[in-house]
Formats: sequence, C-alpha cells, structure tokens
Amino acid sequence: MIQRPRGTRDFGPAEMAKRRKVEQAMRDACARFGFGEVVTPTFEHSELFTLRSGQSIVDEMYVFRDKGDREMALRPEITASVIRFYISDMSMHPKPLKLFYVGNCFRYENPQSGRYREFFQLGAELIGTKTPETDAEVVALAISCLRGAGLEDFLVRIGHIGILKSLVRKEIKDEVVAAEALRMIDKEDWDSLGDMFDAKALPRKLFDKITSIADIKGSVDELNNLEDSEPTAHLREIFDTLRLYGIDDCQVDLGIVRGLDYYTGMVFEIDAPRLGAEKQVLGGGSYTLSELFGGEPVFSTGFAIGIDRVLLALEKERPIDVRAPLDAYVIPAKDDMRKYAFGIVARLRSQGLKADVDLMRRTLSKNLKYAFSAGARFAVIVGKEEMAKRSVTLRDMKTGKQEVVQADEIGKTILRSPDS
RNA sequence: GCCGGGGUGGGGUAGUGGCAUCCUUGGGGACUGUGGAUCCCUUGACCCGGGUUCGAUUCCCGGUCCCGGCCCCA
Repeated sequence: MIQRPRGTRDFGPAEMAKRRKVEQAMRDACARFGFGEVVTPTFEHSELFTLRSGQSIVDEMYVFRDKGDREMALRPEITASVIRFYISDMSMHPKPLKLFYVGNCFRYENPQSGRYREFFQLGAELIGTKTPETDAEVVALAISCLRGAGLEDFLVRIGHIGILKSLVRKEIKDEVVAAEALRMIDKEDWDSLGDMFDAKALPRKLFDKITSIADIKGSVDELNNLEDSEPTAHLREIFDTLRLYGIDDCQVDLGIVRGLDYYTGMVFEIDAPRLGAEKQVLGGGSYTLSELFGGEPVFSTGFAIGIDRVLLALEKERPIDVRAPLDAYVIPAKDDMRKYAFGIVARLRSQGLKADVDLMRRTLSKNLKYAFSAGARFAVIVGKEEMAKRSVTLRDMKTGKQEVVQADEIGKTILRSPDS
C-alpha cells in the first residue's frame, strides 16, 4: 500500500466542514476590511523565494528541476508570489491596494504538533502606504480574522524593528560589524553578540542597551522608558488607532526581531497560549518591496495566519460545531414508493436543502439507522397512505417526533425548524 | 539534522516464541410501515526489510510512518 507522504494529511468530510467554516469566517473578515482575493501559482521559480528570504531556505524548500531544466520550488509562503504579481501586473492599481490569499504551502521540516510539510495559510497584504494607521488596519484585520474564526484566547505582540536597527547602525560605524550584530540580534543569540562586543572592543553600555530594548514587553507605556524617536512615535500611533477600532489588549514586544533583513518597521506576532511548542498562529509586519526587487520603493504591510494552528487552538477552546451534513433523507417505506421518493428529493434539492435518498433499496428500519448515522436532521418517510394524500411523514431525527405534512410543504417545514 | 514514546481489522482494544481476543463500524439476511431495536451471517489486522529460531506478530538490528520535544521558523 502506498502511504501518504510524511507531514501531509488527508481531510475527510467532517474535518473539511470545520476547516471550511473557519476559513470562510476569515475570508469574510478580509472582505469586510475591503481586501480582494488573489490566487497565485503553487510553484514558482525558486529564485523568487531565495531573493526574499536568502539562500539558506533552499534546504527547507521542495525544490525540483522541471523538464525544461528550470529550478522550481513549491511555495514555502505566499507573500513573495503576491509581491511578484503586484509588480508585474498591479503596480498601476489605485493605492492603497488590499489583497488577501488562502493556500497550501510546503516546507521540508520535521513534523510535530502544529507543524506539517504541507500546511495552509491565509494572509493579507496592504500595499502602497506606510502610515501608522495602515499598520493598525492590518493588525486589526488579523485580530478580526481570529475573532471571526471564534478564537478567544490569544496574545497580540507588536514591535518595531527600526528601534534596534537604527541604534545599531548609528552606534556601530563599521557596516560589516553592524550587519553581523544585526544578524545575531535576529537570531536572539545574545551570547555570540556579547562575545563579538568583547572581541571588537565595542562599548558594553551599547550591548546592555540592545538587550534591554529587546527585553521590553508589556503595555504601550513601556515605551516611556525609551527616548522618543520616529519608531516609538509610530508605534504609539498604531496603538492609538487600534484603540479607536476598539482594540486595547495588544502588548508591546520589542523582542520581535526575526526577519530583520526583510521587515523594515512594525512587526507583530500572535500566539495561542493553549498550543504547545508551536503556539504562534500568525506573524506579520511592514516591509518595502524596493529592497527585494529594486525599483521604486513601495511600502507594504502584511501578515500570514497558520490555518492549521488556528484549527488546533480553536478545538482546544471548544469543539467546532458545524451544520448537519444533511437536512433531509428520503425513505420509501415500501418498494413501490421508490419512484415517488426521487421526485421528493429532487424538489428538496431545488429548494436549496441538502437532501439525500435511499440508493441501496434498504428496508425502512435500516434506512432510519442510516439517516441517523449520516447525520440527517429529518427523515422523510414516503408511504402508501401518505402518498395517497400527496403527503409524507417527517421525522425529526433528534427528538423522534413525527408529523404528516403535505409534499409541497416539506421544504418550508424543514426551513422553519430550529437550526435552519 | 537531533532526542523521547509508539505502530495488532476502518476506529478502539486483548494477547502470545507455535489456531490472533473482544467491542464498534461496514455489507447482507430475518422480522408485514418507524425495529435508530433484536437475532443471524459476513468482509476485514499483527508497519516494512533483514537477523536469531524448527517456527517471529512477539526477541534483536535497520528503515518507515505517527505522536511529542529540540534546532529552525521566510
């Protein structure tokens, strides 16, 4: 037997009902914020991703040569594709440009809880502006997606890369050393940074300042411990705008430094504390396209949500309930009622109900059992006596209550019942 | 890449160096139209490869996959 590849999953109908429900809630949030959906290819020239994220990521990508000897990669993320799409076809669109996407991504990693080799992301990019209210808008959308999905327990942390970046560039004149220092900060490798400070005889005071800034976490008032600068003012404005949106439980976290050569300003992460080691469900920030592909600077802010982790976090809070897979299951009581049953099920379907009918010529008893296990809300029993009066017996599978209704009224009766 | 714990029918399990247990699910039948029952029949499993052995599902080694963690996380 051929096994499913490591780190991939099959999703059955019950699971997909939950996934689609959650995904749809997040799409709705994007639409409410005026974002339009885009779809980009599942594979791209691998260069697209190495340009954005560096050569080192090749190890963790699914890279292959196609029959034309082009080096391709299954997308490890979708932002790069959206940027490519924007530059090639949408750069003349009115700004701001609001785009979102949903899709599968691939990374060659070791699977564990909330980490798969094929996983699903929903993300949004707001292109063409860099105001604090732009960043706030994106954070607000991120929160709306999670709230819309039903998630309650999560923590939003917002930082600003410019604070550490400008400090290092200002205080360390040697550009090579400064870049090296930033790389270590990016990895949060404080030991190596300290060693380098010793080796290069850089001031200990600066090292302490860097680590203390990276340590700033908590309410927005923590910013008062820093000297005012453009980045701190920007951060404050983001928090102010979020408050106007009714969002006041975000934290400042200047320790968010990952992706330093990519992000340029505000960065943010959202964790679901109930998850284990892999508790980050969302990450994002602002960046400039020009630094990736050259050309005119275009400012953007975006984020990506790990849909799989949102699902996991949701189910740790409470079961995800979905609509019954079937509204009605039509059962002929006897064989000579079968033909009549098809007319009934066809009418129910044309009324937009999820309706099914016995295809296995089973007995009434076995059909009732099937209707129950198939999750039907109602059994529509078609019998001789009812048929004579152009009616059916409608059985509520939850309560067991039955009533005789006119054939024309079945759909209406079901739609009137609770849970419709 | 590394570490730990696991793989017995579709799901859940028992167990053993020699016939693989039970429950559930699936399919069929009986039962004159409510039996979502009951009874009967039936499909279906020891992850893969090598070793030890007369004989391995069981013991040993390797692999693979799953679960969790480290590293990493664009």
